[in-house]
Amino acid sequence: METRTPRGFHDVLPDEVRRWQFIEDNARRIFDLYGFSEIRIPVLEFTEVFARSLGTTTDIVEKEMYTFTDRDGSSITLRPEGTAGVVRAFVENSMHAKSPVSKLWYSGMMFRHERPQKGRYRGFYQIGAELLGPEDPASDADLIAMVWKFLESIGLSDRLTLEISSLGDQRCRPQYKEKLVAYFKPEADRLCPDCRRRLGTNPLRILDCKEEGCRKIAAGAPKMMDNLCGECAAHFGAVREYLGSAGVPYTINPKIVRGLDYYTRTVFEVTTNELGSQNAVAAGGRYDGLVEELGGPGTPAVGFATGMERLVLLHEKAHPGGFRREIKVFIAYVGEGTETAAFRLTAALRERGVPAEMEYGGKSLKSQLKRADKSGAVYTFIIGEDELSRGKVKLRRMETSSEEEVDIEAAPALSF
RNA sequence: GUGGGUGUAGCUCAGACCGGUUAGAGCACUGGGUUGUGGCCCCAGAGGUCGCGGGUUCAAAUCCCGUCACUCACCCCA
Repeated sequence: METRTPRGFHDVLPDEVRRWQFIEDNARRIFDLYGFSEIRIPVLEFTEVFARSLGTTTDIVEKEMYTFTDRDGSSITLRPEGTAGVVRAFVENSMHAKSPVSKLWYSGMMFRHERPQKGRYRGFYQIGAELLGPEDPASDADLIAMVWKFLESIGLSDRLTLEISSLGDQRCRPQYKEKLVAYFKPEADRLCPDCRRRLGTNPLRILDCKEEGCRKIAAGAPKMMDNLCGECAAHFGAVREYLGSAGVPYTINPKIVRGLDYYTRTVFEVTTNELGSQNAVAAGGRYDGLVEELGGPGTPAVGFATGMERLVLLHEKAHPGGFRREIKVFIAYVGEGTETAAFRLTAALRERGVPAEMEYGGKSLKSQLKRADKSGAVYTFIIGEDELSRGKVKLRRMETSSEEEVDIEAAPALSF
């Protein structure tokens, strides 16, 4: 048998998990502060849910989904992102009827069949949030502010850049796209092969090309920002104002392109230059048409998602060390009948809420103390035959090596 | 899907260009130095299909071919 994970999947080992928990704890705390509730949804959906949501011509749907046929013949897909499933749950449970605004967050593993590289996996964790109901620009700004607060809370904001833009809506975006294609068409043979392809599939991406030649041509291209319809322009202006008043530092990047079809109006990205080429740690935007697309009542919404592995990678660079599990008290024992006493003392300590760990099997006292040391214990109880016969145990303070005898009955009640 | 780099002990890596005894180091682990006392130090020990398969050769970790994996980048994205 193959004793390894499939390509692109990875284990998160205990030492690392502490850091994950730190990030997750802060996410939970900040989201709660902003009035978001957690929702838990399946890791798989009918394929249709993703195909309709993300757009049938997007890379994710075309070539990156883990899709299989269920026993009854239906097509099932492991979720490549979180929004589609949350919106499906929103519609299926008629959440619109329960409240004019739903604030939901989720976390869990997503699946995309991509070629792995630094910060990019086939099975990866995302934390995300969706704010459904309001169309008001204050909701865009509130969500973005929450993302920023979260990143601040884990000590990363000084290494991150927040960029925002507007993609327009059903009215102005198609017009802009045409304008863009009309601009690039005559230059097609001077574009790189990728961009010639993009001209047909996703002309907005040409603006983002890294090729020098394409960048020169793109520099003179019409900008979405200048082609927003009146309502979209007003919306974007208001979002900026709210962000400013919330003290969220952002820059405008008109070249932001999203890979999913459902985005409208506000889009944003949080990036770093410390993670190689996978530089986006969080991204999101408004998707006013998606709820209706999935069969619900017309409901505007904004949302975002962040990649846990990327956050963890960055957090490791920013704040190395400091996430080891530590036990408060270690219980060592040596001699006849001491193991039972150790077992009871350990249990009694835990009963009082003191994190305690005991030796199993009784090696030399030396090796027990070594283990105590490694466990990070502040105190070690040493139970020896002599002391035990007098109803005593030794309490060793690890840092100073000082020891004193205490009554074994009173030991669990000491203040640690 | 396309390109580059790398696979030697649990981890980080020497050894490879120039084939030649039992393949090394540091860290980690175990035991001892201390018949019941951690960290520092000293001594000892355990741990390896040199990714896998084939080829060349008297002889391959080392040279050749293939293959797999990992990794970085492109594409795309969190």
